[in-house]
Amino acid sequence: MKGAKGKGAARNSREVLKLVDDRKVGKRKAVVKVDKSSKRQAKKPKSAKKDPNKPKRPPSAFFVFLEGFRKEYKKEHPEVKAVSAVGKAGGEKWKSMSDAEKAPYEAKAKKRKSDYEKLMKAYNKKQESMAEDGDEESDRSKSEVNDEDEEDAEEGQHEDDDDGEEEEEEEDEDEDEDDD
DNA sequence: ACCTTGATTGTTTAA
DNA sequence: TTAAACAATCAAGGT
Repeated sequence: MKGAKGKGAARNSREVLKLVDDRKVGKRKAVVKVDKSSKRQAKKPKSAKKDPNKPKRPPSAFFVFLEGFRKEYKKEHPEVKAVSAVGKAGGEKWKSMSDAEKAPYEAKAKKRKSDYEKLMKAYNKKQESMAEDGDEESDRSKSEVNDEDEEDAEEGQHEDDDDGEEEEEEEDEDEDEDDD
């Protein structure tokens, strides 16, 4: 995936614009390192360590859809073992689906993201504890560190929006479609 | 590596 | 310095 950038990297600027318009863009870190590069192109140093404890990225709506689609596709095409075939077929169908159809998957993806953020919070906490401080105070009684903290998915999801239903279905096709 | 889209992050540029 | 535009990475699935 890191090596294949020239394929999916070409995104329409208009698409991004719409995304930016919908989401809040100014919530990132915006480090701005100003490299002496001529144009825009400066990959990160890639010094990320492989931490098995670090939670993976949450699946997007499309991936959530794929999870079920793969199973179905496999059932329909048990002889096809190439993942690429399922990817193509899934992508095609995904494009064919309407926003209303994607809605449940997006809702699921949203929940997944919430869990991911929670896991990351715990993960960061652990990392913080792991960090050894050369300068330590005399207080050491709180050096207790939980090993399995990330897996601790307690009940207590925050349902701010109307969605978040796992067992309840909801027919909501009130979205305004914008065809061009 | 293949193959898909989405989401997020990172970098560069304009004001 | 900040917002905006763009670029790149990465998530799963089986061989």
